[in-house]
Amino acid sequence: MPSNKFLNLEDDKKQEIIEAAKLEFATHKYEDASINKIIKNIHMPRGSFYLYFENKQDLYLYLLKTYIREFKAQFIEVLNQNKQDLFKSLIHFYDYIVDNNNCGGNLINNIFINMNSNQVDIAIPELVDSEFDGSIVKNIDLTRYNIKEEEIEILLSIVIPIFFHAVAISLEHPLKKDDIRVHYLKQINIIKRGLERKEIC
Amino acid sequence: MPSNKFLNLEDDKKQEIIEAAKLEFATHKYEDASINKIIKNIHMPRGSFYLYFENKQDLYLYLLKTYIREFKAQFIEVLNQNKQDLFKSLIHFYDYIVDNNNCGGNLINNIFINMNSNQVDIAIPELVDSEFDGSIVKNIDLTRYNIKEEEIEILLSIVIPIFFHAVAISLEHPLKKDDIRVHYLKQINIIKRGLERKEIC
DNA sequence: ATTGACTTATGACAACTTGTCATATATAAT
DNA sequence: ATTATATATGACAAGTTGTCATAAGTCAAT
Repeated sequence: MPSNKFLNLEDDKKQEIIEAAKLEFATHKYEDASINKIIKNIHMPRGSFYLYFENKQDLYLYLLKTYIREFKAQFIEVLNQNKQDLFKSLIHFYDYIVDNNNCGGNLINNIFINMNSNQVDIAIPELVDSEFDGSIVKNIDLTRYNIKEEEIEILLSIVIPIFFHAVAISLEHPLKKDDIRVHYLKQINIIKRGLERKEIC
Repeated sequence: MPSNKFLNLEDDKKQEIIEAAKLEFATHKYEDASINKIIKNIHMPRGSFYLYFENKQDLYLYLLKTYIREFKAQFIEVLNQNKQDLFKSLIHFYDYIVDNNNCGGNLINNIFINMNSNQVDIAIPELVDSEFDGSIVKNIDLTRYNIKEEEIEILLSIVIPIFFHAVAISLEHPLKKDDIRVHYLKQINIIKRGLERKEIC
């Protein structure tokens, strides 16, 4: 977590740091992103960086959380455009994200590609549990599907990583875009449909 | 991919390198693992390393693939112990892996925790497509569930990352082991059951 | 206004890291 | 034996990170 010394900074200064960090993480994958380059770009003294953040991971997770909050707001909007139908929204939102980020070297691309188990575990609760800026759960019409309210968090923990992964590899391999989309639709459909044998009436 | 110069090495030498690499990756997360330490441990000249591998990622993916092959063999065994029932096997295999790797600092732990979208995309085909050493698909009884043969690859691309993730965070947070298991069982159950409303007969 | 206690800022530094490349050595082929 | 080819080596340049002694502010109390 960034220190209060960072959070209490003037907004201008804070924003400058965030923008420099975004740029570095947008143009390099996590491993190759360099604190050095960030601080040199904006002539921030080395010591100041470590006064504000513990290390690269700390800075990265701060950006990740910020990004996930924006992302959540967008998804809630899509849910409402689709009459709170989760599965329909998952497909529309996928198309929206992929179509609007088809240029290389953007933050969202790297965020999804870098995302490992730990980061998924940070992103999902930020998306699902937090009611700050609205709740995804409350914007899903539960009556459409055979699902209890207490199961919705489980369902989201299944479909969100699938969504992240599909977006990530679609942005990473634009040439395979169409195949990846088909695969994603099939995944969503299997989850919707389920696999247990139904009795024939 | 490791060069032929590596692959053609005497088995002893090769094994020494692999063991040193395993140790480093088992005790450090990917980012912090150091080629330097690996080569110093076994007195391998720096130049030799770069003769054999392109970089750290190249070495890591080689270990990952090797590991995934072992893992696949084990899973096929579990499938056969459970009458080729995929969902039953997913739970039994989860328990087997978690119970047998409860000590900190092992390779499997870090492999699953480090795994990002790119690595998932390397691991899944290695597990699902390759028929080397047996095929997972052919060891699943498709008649048990309402699934067509061409869908099984999609289904595996859903459940395997869920499995990986559950194992990863269970090994990372042993204290939350029980909760994570419950969550995993619920995820598997939702996928099995599906969400579409069934007509009442 | 001066003192002193405390907080925040700074950049030189040590201790690492990686990938390269000129040079040395081994192996095979004529 | 000589040449050609493949493999091995380690010093090096160029980069990285986190720390810490020192400097510079802030601000209440005398």
